[in-house]
Amino acid sequence: MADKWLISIIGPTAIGKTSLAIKLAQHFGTEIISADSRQFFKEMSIGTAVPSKEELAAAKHHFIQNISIFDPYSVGDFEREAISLLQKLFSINDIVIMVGGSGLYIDAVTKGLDKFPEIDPAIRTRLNELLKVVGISALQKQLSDLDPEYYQKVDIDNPHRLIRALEICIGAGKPFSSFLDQEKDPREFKTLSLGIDADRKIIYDRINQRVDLMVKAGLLEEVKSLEPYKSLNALQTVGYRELFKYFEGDWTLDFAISEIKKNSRRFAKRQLTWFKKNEETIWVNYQEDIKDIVEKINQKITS
RNA sequence: GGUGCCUUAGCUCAGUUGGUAGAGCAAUGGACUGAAAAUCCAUGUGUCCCUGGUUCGAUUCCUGGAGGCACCA
Repeated sequence: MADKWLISIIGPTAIGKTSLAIKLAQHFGTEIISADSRQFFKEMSIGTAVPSKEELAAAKHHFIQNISIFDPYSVGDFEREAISLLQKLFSINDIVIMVGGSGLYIDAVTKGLDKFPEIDPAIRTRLNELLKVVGISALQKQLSDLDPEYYQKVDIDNPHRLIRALEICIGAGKPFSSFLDQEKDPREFKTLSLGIDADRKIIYDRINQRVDLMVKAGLLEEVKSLEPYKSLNALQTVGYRELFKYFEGDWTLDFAISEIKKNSRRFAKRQLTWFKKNEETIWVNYQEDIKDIVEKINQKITS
């Protein structure tokens, strides 16, 4: 039986991942798994640059606008669902394409996360309350008591990470670090990571242009319609938060748009930092010919 | 054409009683195990417009020039 390969297309936002993924899916006659933590939501489309109708028709996509902003959803859910889907896809294809800008979500599928118990969401709510009322030092103190090992390693000024570790400690009755670095479920496929890159200047120009296009395409109307739900996690998203500030009257429209551009640039920078960690990634230029890319892939999967 | 003011980091500007300089924003580097387009950490990048002069030493003072702004003609 031939090896099964999951080919991940990664890279900064607006670099052209969607388009390359479709070309490759067509070339290999296969389907696409999206690993984009914001394109899951059916209520969001313009601001998340979801693939167009034509693009969706050109290749079968999974995990695009498949859930609602009201659904609780985590990277763990994504890992389980994606792995289960991959089993089906690999029963009829030797190659599957995964594409997305969310590094953690890509790694969850390719490398696997450690297993954690389900935690009562009330614990997180309480910890957030504690943070608000007492301050971060309360979280730091609690974590140093409950999981001194992780406390040594963790970024102790980062409230999200303190709260995540604490909710596990409290909910599971065991230190967060005791769940880390366990044997992960083996993957029954090989992985190839294909990164798209360009000069920083080009990436930034593409981002700026794309934001202008989003505004022309009706981003304001989309965001306005979601304003009642602006506190939902799914809406803590570049392109939405800034326009909520505009609708609240805190910012002018021009300022909000320039903030969207800036925050997108910073996001792209963070994506690159994450993706550059993987030394196995094959990097290609954003303008590279599809034939050359296919050749690089074939070279890798037949060697 | 005349007079006055200005020219310092990518931008807006501060400053050096003469010892080659610093804020904000922008930017750059990094971390990341169920909030990840989230969250957090670190970092000053410079022909101080050009040219002569005075001086041990000029971004700073003086001469001349260039560009900008304002007012007067």
